[in-house]
Amino acid sequence: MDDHESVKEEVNPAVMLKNQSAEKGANRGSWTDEEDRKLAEAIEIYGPKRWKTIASKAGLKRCGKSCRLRWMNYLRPNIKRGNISDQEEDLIVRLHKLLGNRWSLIAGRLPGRTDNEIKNYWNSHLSKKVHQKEKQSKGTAEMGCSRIRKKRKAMKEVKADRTREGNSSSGGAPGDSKLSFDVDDFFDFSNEDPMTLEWISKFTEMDDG
DNA sequence: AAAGAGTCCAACCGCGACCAG
DNA sequence: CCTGGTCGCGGTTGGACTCTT
Repeated sequence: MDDHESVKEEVNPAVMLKNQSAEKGANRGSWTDEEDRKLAEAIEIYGPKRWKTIASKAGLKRCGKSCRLRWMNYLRPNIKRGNISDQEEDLIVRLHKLLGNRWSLIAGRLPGRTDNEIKNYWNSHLSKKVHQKEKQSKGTAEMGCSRIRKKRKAMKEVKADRTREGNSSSGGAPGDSKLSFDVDDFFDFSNEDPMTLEWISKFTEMDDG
């Protein structure tokens, strides 16, 4: 299974044909090595932002969105691909319990992994596993966990606050509100030692029953 | 060996948020 | 404040690959 990544590197001529036929000359479908190279070169010069500019400067017939996706999921340095370890798998399951389908947040806790990869891995492997497990342990009473509840409540309130106020503070600069709350920071466990992380384990284990 | 079913993953799509002018 | 451009996210799709019959 892991080997077919390398097989996929070769671009199927049929795919190429399809690519070229779509949307007024815009390339779609699988990326070629040539396109990858051009994109990487452009990003080296302009940095990983202004994707529309990058797309045109690189001479790629791709939209900025597509370039960004390719970079984020494939070309970015330090990307780990395939072979998700048991530890990583366990972490994904736990984080998914806490965060739901917040793939980018989950990916942020797994260095080198992309949200797309985790989402795919979840959909193809873990969701089934978890469903089976849940079926087995059905009937587990809901138990309290003050810390996670507090966190969830805080998130809810902030979200409600935001929608209520809209963009009332001109510019809406981050951090200038009374409730300077950053979801990403909120779930940033990177500075917590393993002991502190125990609350996640305990919480998720409680759910397992 | 061939056909059909199932699996996996790269890429696309639509939407909402953000931001500069 | 409004508007258009851009970005990022999550859901979905298409097709290559693998397994089963």
